[in-house]
Amino acid sequence: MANKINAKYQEMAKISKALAHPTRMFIIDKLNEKEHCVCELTEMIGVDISTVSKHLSILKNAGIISAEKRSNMVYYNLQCSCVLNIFSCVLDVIQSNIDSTKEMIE
Amino acid sequence: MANKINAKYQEMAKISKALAHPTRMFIIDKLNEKEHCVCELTEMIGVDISTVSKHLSILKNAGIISAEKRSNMVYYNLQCSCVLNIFSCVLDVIQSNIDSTKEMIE
DNA sequence: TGCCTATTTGGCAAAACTGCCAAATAATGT
DNA sequence: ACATTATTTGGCAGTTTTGCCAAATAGGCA
Repeated sequence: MANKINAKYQEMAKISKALAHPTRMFIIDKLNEKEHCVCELTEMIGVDISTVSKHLSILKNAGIISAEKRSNMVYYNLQCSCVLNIFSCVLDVIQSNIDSTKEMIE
Repeated sequence: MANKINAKYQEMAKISKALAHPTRMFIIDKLNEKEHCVCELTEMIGVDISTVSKHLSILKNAGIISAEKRSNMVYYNLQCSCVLNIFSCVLDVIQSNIDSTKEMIE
């Protein structure tokens, strides 16, 4: 075990890994507007409900979203608005990439 | 193909995926201080140089870092400081998770 | 040219991730 | 208790990621 990467980076990668899927990015974007149950998200996304449930559990596990059971439905919310900052920072990086590409062409 | 997730989320996930590894998070943190060649990073990380090279190519491919060849070494730099914002946002999420856990215990 | 150092690439096996189906669990209403 | 609806869990096959080794590539220097 020669690897010297410490717990800090492990933890950071865990958060990033939780975001590293288009469906999960979509879910975060939707939960930003308002809470949603698994059913609603499944309808929007168009994959099997079990798949959506698993994506939600990954996000919950990373501490990014929280679940609240009401009646027989489970409503999900962003746990902390700070995730949205990551969201917009990622968009900044994408914009910066577009700018770099433009520069190269010109 | 019932999946309705669009290109925007694909692109965002791509960036996040590039960050989703402890070694790559470490590399970004180091490149923030100053540029480094593959050799130096390999020394710091403690894995095979080919592994480090592949991590670097993943980050480069995502437009997060840039490479400059000087003599027979390749020096890597952050392509855009905006990645650092993601970095600190991720740390915020971690801190928020810690706070939530604390609250739960009390 | 030949040698040395730095880096990248190809290939492979092990591990992790993804998405489906089926089954289990939970709450509600009959 | 039974049926219905919402959600989670287990399992499985297909795909992707990871990290090592070995080989290829590239630059500097004798």
